[in-house]
Amino acid sequence: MTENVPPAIRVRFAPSPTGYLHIGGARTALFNYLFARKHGGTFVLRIEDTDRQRSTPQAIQAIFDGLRYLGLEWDEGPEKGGAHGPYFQSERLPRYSRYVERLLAEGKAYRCFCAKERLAELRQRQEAAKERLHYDRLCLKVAPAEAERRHRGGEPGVVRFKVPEGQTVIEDMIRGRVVVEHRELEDLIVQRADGTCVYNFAVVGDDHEMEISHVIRGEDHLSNTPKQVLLGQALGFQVPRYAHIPLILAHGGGKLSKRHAAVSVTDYQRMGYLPEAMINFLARMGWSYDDKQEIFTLEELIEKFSLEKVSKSGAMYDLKKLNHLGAHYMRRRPVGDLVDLALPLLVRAGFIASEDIARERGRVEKMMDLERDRIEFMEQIVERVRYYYQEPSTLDDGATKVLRKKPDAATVIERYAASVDAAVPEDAWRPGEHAALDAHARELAAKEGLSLADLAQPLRAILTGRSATPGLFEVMAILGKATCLRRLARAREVFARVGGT
RNA sequence: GGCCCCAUCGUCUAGCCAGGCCUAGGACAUCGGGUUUUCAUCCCGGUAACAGGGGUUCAAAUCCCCUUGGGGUCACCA
Repeated sequence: MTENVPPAIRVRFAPSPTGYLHIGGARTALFNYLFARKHGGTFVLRIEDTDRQRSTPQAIQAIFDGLRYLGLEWDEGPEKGGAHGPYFQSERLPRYSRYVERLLAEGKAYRCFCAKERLAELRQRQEAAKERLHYDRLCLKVAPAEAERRHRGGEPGVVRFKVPEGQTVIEDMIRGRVVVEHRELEDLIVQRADGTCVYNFAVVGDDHEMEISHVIRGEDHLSNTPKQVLLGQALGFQVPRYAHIPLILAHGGGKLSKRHAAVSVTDYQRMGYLPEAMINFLARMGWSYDDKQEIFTLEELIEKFSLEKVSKSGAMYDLKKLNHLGAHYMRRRPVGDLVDLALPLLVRAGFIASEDIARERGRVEKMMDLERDRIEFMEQIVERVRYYYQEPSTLDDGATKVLRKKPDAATVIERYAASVDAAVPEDAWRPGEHAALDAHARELAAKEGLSLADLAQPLRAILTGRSATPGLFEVMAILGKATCLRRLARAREVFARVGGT
């Protein structure tokens, strides 16, 4: 019976820590995560830091932070451990020399002593002759014993894999059958002159030793795949199944880079995009479920994800869609969560002193309640609530227009100020308590023969400096009686300044 | 340039594998309208696509070929 037990599903996300966690990388991580969770498998994180020049600790940290922000916790990997460590490729490198030895001993690889200059020259020649850019196998002529002797004698050289004749067929889970003729491949270097192994070799070893069952990665790796399959076969490894997901393209087409938009997950985290919005957005780039559902929680994605539904063509990055999702989830989160997210930003903006956080919480919650369906990511909250903390020193265009347009708005406001002061008691100005303000304004407008808009719009302009805010009376209730009356008392000045009457 | 991958509204896509149910569906964006103290939400409606050409078939968005277009990749980088 035991032979019927299907092999465990193990996938990995294997970023190289150069720079930041790219949005495309995050999506690759998501697809791996989803696939693992869906099938009860294991999601492994492996850091491919073999490029010592370009790898940085900050970049490694950015990967951890980015994945955690998105909620894609790995089952095995750095800071987590597991039975297949170490999870930094740099720490794994030494263990591959025995594989190199094996290839050498079996005649599947050979030492190459060609100088870089010769290689460059060769390449130039081939380019000029419009030939395939391939190593010419000069060192294949060196007898193995002779090569060993020279190697032991200290002559610098690399080890090349001898690509056999024939073709390799990849049954890609997304792309279907991909056939590559071996003559298109050159004898790739597997071990450098300094004794370290090259990426294409290291992955094969790592994936094998980590018992990776499915390799889900970007399409840019598709051309690496035949090399890795060949290497794996030469070593007698069980080769994993492959799934190459389409790339994310920049808006006008072409590779997405920092020129086009923020491409680092860290940036989006900083801007305060809700992770569930990010996840939903990422998932829908290149994957779809049916013709009905666009909104998915992580849990639903786990349930509904499948590689067959990943599309083959590249997806263009569309910030507007992200923003739409951002706004969508903003309306769904418990307001308390939103307050937690907003508070630090308000402190940083200087609106709230850090020691006042606890005291201000209730008021911020009311603001958040009003603003939540007007923002797409949390950083936008700062500008939206500025007028609660700072007297509006300038008016936006809309507000200016309102004040200029209404002929006797200034006197209306003065009458309103006196009236509201007398008619609406202090305790009807608390956050959330705006019914009395509302009723009073309607009454006054009726008495003056004005529409509510005639009264409310100039009021809003004076009170907030804006022509667009949440419901005026809700806003006023949060602002408080004293602040409102103070701002209204200066209405004349403001009118004079903008040229209204 | 060689090789590989891809091709439905502006964008993400459903439909294609198992050809008729497609006068091609949804979402974002956009444009109108409604609700509203403004904005946003919400609701209603509109514009908008099978890249082109050949086949196969009674029938093709769906299958095949070519062209065109786009992307990727060709390192002692990962």
